[in-house]
Amino acid sequence: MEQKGSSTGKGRGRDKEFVREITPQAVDYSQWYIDVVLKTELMDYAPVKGCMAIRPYGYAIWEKMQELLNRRFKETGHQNAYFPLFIPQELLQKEAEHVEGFAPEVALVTQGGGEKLSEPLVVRPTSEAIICDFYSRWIQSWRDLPLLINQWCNVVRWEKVTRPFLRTSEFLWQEGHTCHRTEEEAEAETLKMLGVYQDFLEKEMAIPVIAGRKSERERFAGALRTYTVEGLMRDGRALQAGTSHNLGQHFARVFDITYLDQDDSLKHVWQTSWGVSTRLIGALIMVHGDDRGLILPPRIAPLQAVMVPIISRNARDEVLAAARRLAEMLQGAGIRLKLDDREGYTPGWKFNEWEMKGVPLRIELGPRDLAAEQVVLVRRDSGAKETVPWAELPRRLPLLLEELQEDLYRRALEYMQERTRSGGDYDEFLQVMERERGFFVASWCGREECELKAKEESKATIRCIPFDREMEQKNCIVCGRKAAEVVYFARAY
RNA sequence: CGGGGCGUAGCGCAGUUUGGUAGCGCGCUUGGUUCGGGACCAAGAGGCCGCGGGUUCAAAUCCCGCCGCUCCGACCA
Repeated sequence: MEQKGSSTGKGRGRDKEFVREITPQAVDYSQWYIDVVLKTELMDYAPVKGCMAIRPYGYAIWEKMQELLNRRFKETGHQNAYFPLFIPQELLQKEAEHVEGFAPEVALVTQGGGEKLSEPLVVRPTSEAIICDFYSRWIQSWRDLPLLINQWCNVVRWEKVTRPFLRTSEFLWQEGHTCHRTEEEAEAETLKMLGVYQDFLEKEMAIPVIAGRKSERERFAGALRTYTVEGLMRDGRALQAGTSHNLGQHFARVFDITYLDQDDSLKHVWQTSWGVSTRLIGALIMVHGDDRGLILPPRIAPLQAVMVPIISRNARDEVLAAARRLAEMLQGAGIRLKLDDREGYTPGWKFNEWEMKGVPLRIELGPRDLAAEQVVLVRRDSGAKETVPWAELPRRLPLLLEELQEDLYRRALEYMQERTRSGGDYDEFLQVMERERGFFVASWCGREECELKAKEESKATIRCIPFDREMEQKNCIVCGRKAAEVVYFARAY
């Protein structure tokens, strides 16, 4: 791990206790992750396996994501709507490949009101089926197109192995479902929304991603083509951060979604669907976090700064009054700032608490600062301190937050680049996947046989076929035949 | 679904080998002194010992069954 154990970081004895609270990444990355989500109060386990409560601090992050994504969805012409939780089983079964893909993990309701239902209801694992059923009635004319709708909802997938945020039986997400007149328009929409995800991830979440197409094997059940953005976590494993599907006319045909075109002929629509989920909270944790806990990028952080007053017997009221005045002023200037004026906790305790929770900036105000009309600013990511006069704060704070945001992105990008190998033969590929992991860029013949062989022997899968990467080698890394594509391999969550 | 680990106070654990009616640290409550990197003192509150059955005068402890969590492997956002 790049981040050193906190016990060696600053040479303070107290850090030992800290290590006991959150398992260091280098000791056990999975345990570190669990410790972080529980101790920072992002979630709590539910009595039902694979389910969880998203606690206020975690939900605040989700709300921030929703806000920033909604803005983008609306800018690209989409409207929000809501569709039902229950899907008649018969509807889900219409698209053969779709049902095959999802049947193993659906929850089925067979009873209601104390009586056996005449037809079982599926709890939506995704909403293509129910939405297509509506769309077949809503769309009549070419004038009804394009239809651009998104919904925010929960979905249920009966997963065998679960992990908070990354893979839960129930999760929150958004799913966009659009209909278009032409294949080209649908393809353009699919790629546009993938671009929206990439932009959101990189600009707001400070998470660099590789964008590309999924291999045939990894394609969404029922889709023509699936596109993806893939991030790299700090343990070298990849995470599918968002997907965008060109559904072609597969669903339109079985659900009979047709429109009368200008040339007086009846045509099937071309569809897309795309989604991101609360899994992104997991990505946020794993891309930026360190041994002390979360590090939240300022644009997505529910709290961008926390002000800790340091009071002493003789300067108590004065310090608190100045802190309140400053806090109000900065909140008024649009900074998401909390004044932590709780009594009974020492400043050191508060420092550690907010560091663990990943608040990007800390503002200290004590008797010495009061006299000099200044504060001490401390960055969560680097620990760097600076003193800033009160009058400068409204200017300095936004700048510093922006710098921090950029630094987090740059740090994550550098990590991803360092952990992206290209070239090398199959043996080297196997070794990399066994040891340091990360991305391995290689040429591939395009045959599923090789994809499966690589997976079996390395546990790595083809994460995506990137849009903008030149093929460096002429032959498939697995079989040595003439290569058709360049692909990113990685072990994935 | 296969393999390992763990279920005792909110959290972390001891107690289980050898049965005798539950303890420690942190946290929590109240009062006081403190406050520039996890403060201190005092007094308190808090337990179906995962669930069900069995053995026994007596079970956290022994036996049988089940459930849950977690980690590692095959599927998914």
